[in-house]
Amino acid sequence: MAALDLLGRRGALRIVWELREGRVLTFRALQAAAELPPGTLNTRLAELRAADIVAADAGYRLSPRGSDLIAALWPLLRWSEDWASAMGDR
Amino acid sequence: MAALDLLGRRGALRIVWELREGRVLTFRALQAAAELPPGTLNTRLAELRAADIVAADAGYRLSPRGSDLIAALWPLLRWSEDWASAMGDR
DNA sequence: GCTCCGTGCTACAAAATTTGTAACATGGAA
DNA sequence: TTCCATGTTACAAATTTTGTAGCACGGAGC
Repeated sequence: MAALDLLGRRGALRIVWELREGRVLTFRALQAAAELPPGTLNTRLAELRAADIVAADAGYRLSPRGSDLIAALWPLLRWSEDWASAMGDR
Repeated sequence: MAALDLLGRRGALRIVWELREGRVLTFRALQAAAELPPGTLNTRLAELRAADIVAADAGYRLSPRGSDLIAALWPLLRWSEDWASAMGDR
């Protein structure tokens, strides 16, 4: 489960999420969107780039493999919406 | 994305994974399976129980909502297998 | 009764990670 | 050359995690 280990690090899923649907963000825009300090963002981006999930090319964007990841995340995101509304009801 | 924040904490996804398919594990068995020290496991279990993902009932098991989560995780797990074999090829 | 296990869980100091803020260096535009 | 936005690094403080040890409880067997 090496991939889950990587994605379980602080901010990793959030970064991928912010780059969904072909979005291209600068380092600073990504920092603001993902609410991460630059040190953590930089560490995480290095890991995600080494894992071929994120590509740096005139800003940061998802690699093809990263796009596959987003697709695989949709059910989880839908679950988390259900979870949020269920938790809100209490 | 409060749910993703919770699931992004160290060991959280791993704990859910170890409880897949109706498995019921003791605290110590879960500790060994998820490879977590007791302090971290305890913190994480408290969070997962508060989130109604894990239930403590003669051992630890997934709640119904936790089972939904596992179902939503399958595409991600399949992606991570693909990722692992692709990464191994380099 | 008492002892022996296995249980969930806590204590605590050391190690690792994250945070927040500041700044650096580079490159393009004005 | 001045300005501005970029990616990135520095560094100390705060937080989290780790590893190990042990506690308190409950049941089984004697």
